[in-house]
Amino acid sequence: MTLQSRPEPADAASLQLDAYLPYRLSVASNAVSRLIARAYEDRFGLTIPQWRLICVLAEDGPMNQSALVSRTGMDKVTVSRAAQGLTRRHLLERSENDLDGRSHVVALSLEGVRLHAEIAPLALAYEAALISGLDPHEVALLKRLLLRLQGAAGVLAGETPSPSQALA
Amino acid sequence: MTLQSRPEPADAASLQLDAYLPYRLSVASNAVSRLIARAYEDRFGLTIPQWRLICVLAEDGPMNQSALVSRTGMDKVTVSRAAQGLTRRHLLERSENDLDGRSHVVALSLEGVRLHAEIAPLALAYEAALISGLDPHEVALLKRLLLRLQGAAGVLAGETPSPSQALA
DNA sequence: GGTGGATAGTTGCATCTGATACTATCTGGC
DNA sequence: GCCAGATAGTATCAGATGCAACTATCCACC
Repeated sequence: MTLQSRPEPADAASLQLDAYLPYRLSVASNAVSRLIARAYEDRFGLTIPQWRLICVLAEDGPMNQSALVSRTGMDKVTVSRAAQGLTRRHLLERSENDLDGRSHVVALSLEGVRLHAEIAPLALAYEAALISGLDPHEVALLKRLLLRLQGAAGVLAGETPSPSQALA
Repeated sequence: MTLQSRPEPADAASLQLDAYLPYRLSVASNAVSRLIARAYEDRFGLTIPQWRLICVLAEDGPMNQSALVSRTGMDKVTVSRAAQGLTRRHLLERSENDLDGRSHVVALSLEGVRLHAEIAPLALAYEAALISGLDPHEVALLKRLLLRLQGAAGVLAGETPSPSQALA
């Protein structure tokens, strides 16, 4: 029980970590990310950012790094390092010469395409295993809610230094 | 599963990063965590692990570090460092003498209790801002689904090296 | 046609994180 | 009692991360 004889204030009492959404979100995400990251790392030597680049390039075709940044939401440093690692392994090809001398167009190499085709079913299998037993309806709602949360966090971080305005 | 059966695999085509649950989960969690972490860091000089320890100790009263580990799911190293930092700031008190000489009982100091009471409303305000506009029903479902995902990830990580068994 | 400011990308640095190894202590079987 | 193994916690090291500073290039405007 509590050390202090005095009970907690009502405000504090209504905060229960287990029911606190940011906590639940972080713990669930860490568990899933750790699982996925280990799978990609162990089997293919890929980091999560590297795998994301492969996915986006396989989906949308070649683009430069800043496009990858806005597409994935990752930091430009993260994208840069992931692209370097993939280029070193010849999974990416970078055409340096361009109509813009600053940017390089990044594209999957043939080997990169092959790797993506090999990993994609595994990725889908992991997702299927994670949501097995869930109503597809619920999964769709989950994804929608996650998008909402992400948007709300962005608004709160970018526009209001404190949540008081959003609460008003 | 069909790995290389087709040159242009339908499997790979059906993997869209934006609709991939682990991706959505990670992006949403990172956005929310960054928001919350910055708030605690800027205003109170607390890290997320430190804040979690404060919450748990305020909720459940004194305990030793291994209890904090199992309660929060964080690494024991993370807990150790968070406790050290909080002890240095006199927000925690550690009674070294115990019936078990290895463990120290960790408890919130009075100042720690005060800080918790001060931060808790802010934490709740952030949560309220994040879920504003959402049906409470949906929020409850979201938390339940997050728990399910966390559990499924734990099972997949701890018991099955590949998701194939869970798919069977 | 040169100059200021914006943009693409890299590097450096400081921090966080987690795995491993280590010390200290406890527990159970002999 | 004593030793093997388990447990609590800390220290050490490697890797990931993100911010800030930097270089190089492009664009707009005078």
